[in-house]
Amino acid sequence: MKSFPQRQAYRESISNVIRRDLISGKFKCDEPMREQKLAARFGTSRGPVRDALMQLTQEGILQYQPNKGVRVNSLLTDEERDVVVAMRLELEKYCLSKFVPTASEDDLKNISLLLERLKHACEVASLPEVAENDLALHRYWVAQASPHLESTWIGLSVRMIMKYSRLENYEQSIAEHSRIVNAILNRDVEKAIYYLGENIL
Amino acid sequence: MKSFPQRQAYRESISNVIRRDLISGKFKCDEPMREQKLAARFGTSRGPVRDALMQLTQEGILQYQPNKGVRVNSLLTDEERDVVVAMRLELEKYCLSKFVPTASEDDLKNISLLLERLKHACEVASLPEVAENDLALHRYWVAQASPHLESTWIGLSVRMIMKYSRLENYEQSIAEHSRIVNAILNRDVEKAIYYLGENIL
DNA sequence: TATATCCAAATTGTTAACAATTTGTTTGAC
DNA sequence: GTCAAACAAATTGTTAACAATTTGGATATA
Repeated sequence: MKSFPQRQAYRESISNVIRRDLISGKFKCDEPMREQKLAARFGTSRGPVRDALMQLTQEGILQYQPNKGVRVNSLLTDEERDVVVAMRLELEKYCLSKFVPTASEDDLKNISLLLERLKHACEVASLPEVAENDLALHRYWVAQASPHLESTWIGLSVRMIMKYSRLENYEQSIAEHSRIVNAILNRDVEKAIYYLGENIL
Repeated sequence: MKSFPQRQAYRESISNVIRRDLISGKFKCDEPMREQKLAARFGTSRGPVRDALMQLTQEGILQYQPNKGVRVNSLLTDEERDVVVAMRLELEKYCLSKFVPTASEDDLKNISLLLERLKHACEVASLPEVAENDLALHRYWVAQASPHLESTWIGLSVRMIMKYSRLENYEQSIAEHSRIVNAILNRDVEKAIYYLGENIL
């Protein structure tokens, strides 16, 4: 018996890594993503890489042109970002209202843990890590409250962060998320949603 | 010289056909989508089919499990649908406000044409065709106003329609869309958005 | 009968080879 | 030198074969 037989989907792990690179700006805008190079980097063939690229395309981060491959998509306009913010807020407000009253003790523990990780990332001041942990925290209640809408949420959130990131103010990020998490721990939906609104903008 | 050299992406046309089938309910909920069968149906190998399935998964219509393939995803809950409706409305309101003032004469012609097609579909009372033309009309102004958000829009719209379709009332659908299009032709953003709000719910 | 184990069939995951397209460069004519 | 055509290289698109996993059923055992 293998210790970890779950040959978990390559596509997921690959797209996660690429997404992180994109968020932290390792690729220039309009830069083409070459399948061969990525395949070599991840030690696989082009197939899984194509899967990952397609997924990111669907999320809106990359842009696909037939026979020309995928490139880094241009950023949202300011107006588009506003729309995306509103949509994401709508989505997460619903998720919180669903999650807070029904969260198990384990859920609360996990939330606290994710908050700690975010704090740590802020302390070492590593922007890509801050972004990743920020998303991971929010993602938790989205996934718990509505797996149906998780993939929609990812697309919105990543593009929102890429356009303009308020994450550089680390103390503020810690403060904002601490408030949200505290409200959740106290099962106070109203407050949680209120602080969420101050965080997502 | 070939008449149509543009070997247009298989994945798109395949996923379009499958999406239509899903909307018109040709697959039962939870039913697994077999790659081999679909490949045979479309006369290709499994590769492009996998691409199409993955795309629909990302749109939220299908659900993927590693090593088990994709199945028809369960429908949104009533609450989730409400959230999706709100998000879609937010998105389309922005698109209309952007599109109406800047639409070219060709745009207006195309809109009118799409409305005629929708009317025709309603007259012959073919539900899948009504759905397709309904989406095509809305999609037009979304694509014109914000290509960035087109893929987000598709995911929201398709799942909203699948959950509960108001499309069965054909006269009403014609009336609603006629009002919207008329407002657009008159460059009346306010009215267009108002009627949109009556249509998307 | 109920349960567990093993085997075979079906299905998905991955890879490498090949086909088609695009892109860049060289060549040649003017 | 400039432009265009032809060629070569790089890249994407597709396919079929193989590997790994899951699934269902047959068999054996208590």
